[in-house]
Amino acid sequence: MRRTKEDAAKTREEVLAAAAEVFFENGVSGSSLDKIARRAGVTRGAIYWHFKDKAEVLTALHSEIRLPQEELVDHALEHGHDDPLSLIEQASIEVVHILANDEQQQRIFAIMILGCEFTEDPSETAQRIITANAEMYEKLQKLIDMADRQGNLAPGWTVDTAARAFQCCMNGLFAEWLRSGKSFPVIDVGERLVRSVIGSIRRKAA
Amino acid sequence: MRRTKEDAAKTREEVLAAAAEVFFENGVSGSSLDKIARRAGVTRGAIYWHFKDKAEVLTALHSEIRLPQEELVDHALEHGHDDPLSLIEQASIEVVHILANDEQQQRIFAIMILGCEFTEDPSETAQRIITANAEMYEKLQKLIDMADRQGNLAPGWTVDTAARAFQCCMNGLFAEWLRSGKSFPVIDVGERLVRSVIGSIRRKAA
DNA sequence: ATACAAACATACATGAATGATTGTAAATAT
DNA sequence: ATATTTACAATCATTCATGTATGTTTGTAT
Repeated sequence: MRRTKEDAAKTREEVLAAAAEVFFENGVSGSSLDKIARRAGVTRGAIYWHFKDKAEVLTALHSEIRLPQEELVDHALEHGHDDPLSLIEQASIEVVHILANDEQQQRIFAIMILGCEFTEDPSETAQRIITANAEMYEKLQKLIDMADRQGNLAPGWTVDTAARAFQCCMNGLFAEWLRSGKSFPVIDVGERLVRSVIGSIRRKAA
Repeated sequence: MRRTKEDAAKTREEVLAAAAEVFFENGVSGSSLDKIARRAGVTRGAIYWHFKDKAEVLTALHSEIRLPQEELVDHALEHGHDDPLSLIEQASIEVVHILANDEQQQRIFAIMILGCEFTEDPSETAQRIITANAEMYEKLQKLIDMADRQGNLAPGWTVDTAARAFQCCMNGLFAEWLRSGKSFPVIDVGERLVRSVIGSIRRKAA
C-alpha cells in the first residue's frame, strides 16, 4: 500500500499536525511517538520514516513558524528606516494580532516556550530555540542601534539594555498568555505594553 | 544504620538540594530519581522514604521560595498605602536584586518557569505553579486598584490590563535571563523595565 | 534488656518507550 | 515487463524508570 509522493507529503503534514496537538496537550517528554502516530492515523513506522526521532519532529515543527513581519524587519535592516522604533512598534503589534488569531502558531509557540525542558547542556533542539531567540534579539538590537545613531534613544538607556527589555516583555507576554490558558486579552495588554516600553525607550522631543 | 532525627532532616535537605541541581541540569522529566539519589549520596529508598514520588519532590522544592517582600506587599494590602505604585516599584526592584544573588532560588525559578512541562490538563504540580502565579497576580491587581481609587492610574489603562502587563514583564525578565544563561545584566534591565512600566501606568502630574 | 519503630539500602517486578529489523504492496524507473 | 525503490506496517529486543516489597541497622521508649 505504497502512496504517491503527494500522499507521502500529506502524511508528513498530518504527523506534524498531530505532533503539535499531542505535544501541546501532554508536553514534549510526555508525548510518545506512538501517541502521535495514533493521533495521525498511522504507526510509528511512518514517523520513523519521515523523521529520525522525536527531536527531529520538534525541530520540524519549529521551522514552521515564519512570522510575516520578519521580512519587514529584514527589509528595514537592509535599506535603513527613518524611524526604527516606530517600525518595531508596528511590527510587534502586528505579531500580537497574528498570534492571537492563529491557533497552530499558538500551539507551537507554547510548546517552544513552555513545553520544552530546559537543560544546562542543551540538546540540539533546545539549542535551536535559543539560537532563534538570539537571532531575533540581534535584529532588535540592530534596529535600536539605528535609532540610537539617529539620536532617538532616551538618555539612560543603552542599545543592549533597551533591546533586552523589549524582548523580555514580548516573550513574557506570550508566555503568560499561553500559560494562563489565554485568560486575558493579549491584544489589549500587548498594545499598551509595546507602546509603553517603546515610549520609554524613545527620546522625548524637546 | 538508623540516623537521629537531625540526620534525617539533613538528608532530606540534601535530597532537595540535589534535586534542584539535577532538575536544573536535565529538566524535570529528564531527571530520574536514581540520578537525584546518587547526587545526594543516597539511594532511591531514601527519597521514597521522605517523599511520595517525584512530583512531591518538586512541590517541596517549590514551597522553598518565599520572597521576603511578600510580607511587605501583604502588609500594604492590609493597612493600605499612600502610594501603591511606588511600593510595587520598590518591591519588584528588590526582588530582582535578591534573585540575582541567590543561585538556589534561580535554579528553582528556572525549573518552575522553564523546566516544568506545560499540560492542557495540568498535573497537580503544574497546577500549584499556576495557582501561585495567580495569587501573585491578585495581589498586584489589588495594589493597582488602590492606586486607581486614589486617582493615580493613567488614562487608557484598566486595573487588569496594568496588572497583566506588569506581570508579563517581570516573568519575562526572569525567564529570558535564565533561559539565556544569565547572559545580560538583569539588574540593569530589570530596574529600567520596572521604572518604565510603572511610569507608564502612573498618571502624570498635571 | 527488650520491643518497636525510624531511616534507610537492596532487590525485584512491571510497564512504557525506544530504535532496529523485517515484511510488503504499490509507485516509479528502465 | 521487470527491477527497484518508496512508504509505510508489524514485530522484536533492549533499555530505563518507576513502584513496591523486603531486609537491615540503629535510635528510643518502657
